Amino acid sequence: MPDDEPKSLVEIEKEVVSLFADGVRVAGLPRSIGEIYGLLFISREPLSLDDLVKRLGISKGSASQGLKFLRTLGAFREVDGPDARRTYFEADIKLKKLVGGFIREQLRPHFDSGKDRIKTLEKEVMNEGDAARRAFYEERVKKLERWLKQAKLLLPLAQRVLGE
Amino acid sequence: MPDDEPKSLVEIEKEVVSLFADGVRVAGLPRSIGEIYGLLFISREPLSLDDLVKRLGISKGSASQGLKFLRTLGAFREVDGPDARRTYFEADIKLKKLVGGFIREQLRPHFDSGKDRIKTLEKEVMNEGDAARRAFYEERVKKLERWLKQAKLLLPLAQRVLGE
DNA sequence: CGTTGAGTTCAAAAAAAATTGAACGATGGA
DNA sequence: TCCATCGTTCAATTTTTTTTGAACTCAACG
Repeated sequence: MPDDEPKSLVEIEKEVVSLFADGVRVAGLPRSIGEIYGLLFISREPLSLDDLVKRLGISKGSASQGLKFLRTLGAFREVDGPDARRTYFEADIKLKKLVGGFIREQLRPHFDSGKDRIKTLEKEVMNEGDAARRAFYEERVKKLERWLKQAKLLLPLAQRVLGE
Repeated sequence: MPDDEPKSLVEIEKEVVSLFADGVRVAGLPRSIGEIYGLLFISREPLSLDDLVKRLGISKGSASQGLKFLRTLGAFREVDGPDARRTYFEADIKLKKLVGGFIREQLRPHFDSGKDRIKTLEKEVMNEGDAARRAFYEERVKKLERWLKQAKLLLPLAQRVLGE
């Protein structure tokens, strides 16, 4: 059985995988997710789950979970490959798409819950007996609302700037 | 000794502290940092390190380290307070400043190291013998460079949008 | 000077997050 | 229908991150 499926990464692959592994940490994502995307990014041929496991030296569970997450972002396509039985993955390399997915799946939910919590806060503030203190709270809550609004404004802008 | 320094947080304070604690997690920062900034944000009076320890129920070490980090961002001012012996902290509530600090201290360094690593990658690619493969690598590395450039472009833009 | 106490540091402990791997469901081929 | 195996799930484990607390430095004050 000739070994036409390389097991270990070549130097360039290693560097790209490690670059992405570190890169995704900025976004608070686990290393393995960066590794998986990184290897897909630098691979000419689509890879199967098993390829990822063997070449990155991670467990099947990790690979499966990592792909599950990357799937929600729309970070890859599923394509046909040598073995009809397996699913093969090919990186989607449009930054706009990645960022869009990240915003939609990670940032928006946080923002939405933030909005609710500020709403709750507003009601709570009305119960403050001391007028001066209430005024102070009101001002701060207003500030929070403004912050959230500005942050939300930034999202579509980010998508535009990062869109090729 | 009358207890004119409240020990525990009132409801509104609790909610704001918890909101910030969760909020900073999006940026990959530890909970305690959000708690500290949150309490400063919602406090009319400046607070000492000891106030933070008592009212948030965290250790002196945590409070000191959290302040150390927030200081690099420029997230608060040091002001005089009741006890001449202590340092008192007052939140700086300009989003522009916070975001600016975060970009400068957290994002920029990552970007800079990223740039270096891509440079290394470029050199590495030149050693690839197979022409077709080299062409593929070159294209991908180009893509990485473009991504980094676009991301960098976004930073000053973010500062402007978030600036009041 | 010596004492007091504010604030920092850092090794150890605790908590949180990520990874593993075995068990499982599902699907296609024989 | 049964088998083989792909891919998922999740409890247990490992790793990483965060927090703690005791030892320390330093500055102010008597």
